[in-house]
Amino acid sequence: MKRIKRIKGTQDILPETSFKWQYIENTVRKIMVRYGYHEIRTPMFEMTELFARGIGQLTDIVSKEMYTFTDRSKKSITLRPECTAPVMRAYLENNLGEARPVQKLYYISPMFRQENPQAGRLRQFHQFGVECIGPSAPEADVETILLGLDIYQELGLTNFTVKINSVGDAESRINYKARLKEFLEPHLTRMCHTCQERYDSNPMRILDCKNESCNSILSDAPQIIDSLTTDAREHFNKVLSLLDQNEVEYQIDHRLVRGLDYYTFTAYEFIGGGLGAQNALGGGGRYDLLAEEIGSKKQTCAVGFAAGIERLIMAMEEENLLPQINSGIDVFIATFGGETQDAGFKLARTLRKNDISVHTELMGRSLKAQMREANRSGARFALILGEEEIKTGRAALKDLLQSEQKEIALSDLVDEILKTRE
RNA sequence: GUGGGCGUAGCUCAGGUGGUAGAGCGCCAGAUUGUGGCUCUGGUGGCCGCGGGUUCAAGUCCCGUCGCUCACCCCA
Repeated sequence: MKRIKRIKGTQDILPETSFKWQYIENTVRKIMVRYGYHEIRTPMFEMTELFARGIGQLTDIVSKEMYTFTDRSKKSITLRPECTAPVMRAYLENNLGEARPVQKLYYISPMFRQENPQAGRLRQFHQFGVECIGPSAPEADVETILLGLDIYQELGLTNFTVKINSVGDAESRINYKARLKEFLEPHLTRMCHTCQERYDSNPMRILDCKNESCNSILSDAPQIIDSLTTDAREHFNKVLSLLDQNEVEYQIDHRLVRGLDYYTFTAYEFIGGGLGAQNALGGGGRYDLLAEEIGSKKQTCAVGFAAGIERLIMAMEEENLLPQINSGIDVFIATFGGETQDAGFKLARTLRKNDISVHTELMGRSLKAQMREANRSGARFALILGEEEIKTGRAALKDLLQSEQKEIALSDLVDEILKTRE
């Protein structure tokens, strides 16, 4: 029989790695609380239509990367490729906007995209992200950026930059698309295939192209900043001004348009160093049009970002910022089988009820092997419990760190172990 | 979807020109008959990804296939 293997692009997160994940997740939650964000958990799958309409039919995600299947009732279901549309759906469905005008929500959860895996790209990957729903003010945009920066800083990351741009409101974009197309038209024959198609379907995405010949043409292309309406211009200026006031270093990137259809006004990315070809740690922006795309009657302003945890781990590994696993074991109880084993087993339970972490022998091995196991488990102490010890109520407690051993009354054990915690 | 690289012990990897497998680490045991880490000694462990072909003989050559990995498109 052939061994069954995991699905391409998925990962088993083993104990020494899950420890690192916990460290990151704890830090993320801590900073979220500081900024007044609350966790929201939405289902792992949604109606396909949510993403088709919310993210945009022409985006790469929807057109070729979604895990879509038909369930037994013939509904088209999709494993979520991102979480902004689901959060907005939940916000609308639960009338959170009626409860209060500002909802600040965050999530930490797996996403799914059927792409060919490579460094920093998986089919099941994990993101943390925030959605600030309600406010149209540029302060909200900046707050999300600062929040992201604080998480990276708290984790000790230094090798990264912030890129920012404005893609304007609907009117700005109509203006800009016209100017861009006018500029590109004479060069069209020299551009790559996809860009020629984008010229009609979604010209702003051409700015994303990394093809060399397209690139050289684009260096002289008009910039969207010059096509912004007064509102959009003012919004962007205020965002930049707030970033300056808060001493955030950033780069304006006129070619930053981002892949998803729902962005308006501010678009930004956190770019990491030393990550290989996939160097975006996270990205986000404002998306005032999304709510209406998925069926809301009134406009709902919102801004947020999503950040990849696998890429964050890669970046942190690069800078050696991740903690080593700490077993947290206080004591290993070594016994000699038979009655001593039963007594040790019961003692373990008593200690555990007293908030002490205990490891016991489950293989019936020799004392020597048990001591080796105790050492390997990372336990601070080993308690050696034989027949004599059970009779006298006193046992040998060995401090594995100091390599010192003393005899101790079993009744004093809890206090003795807790003492070393301080 | 496309292209490159790689599949040999639990892990990392050696194995000119074909002669049916090795190291380091790990694991187990002993030196120390009730004491870990260090040291020494010994041991366990492999349909050499899978299928076919060439050959007296294939880990090695040829064909196919699957898997992993990096990259392109794009994204986290």
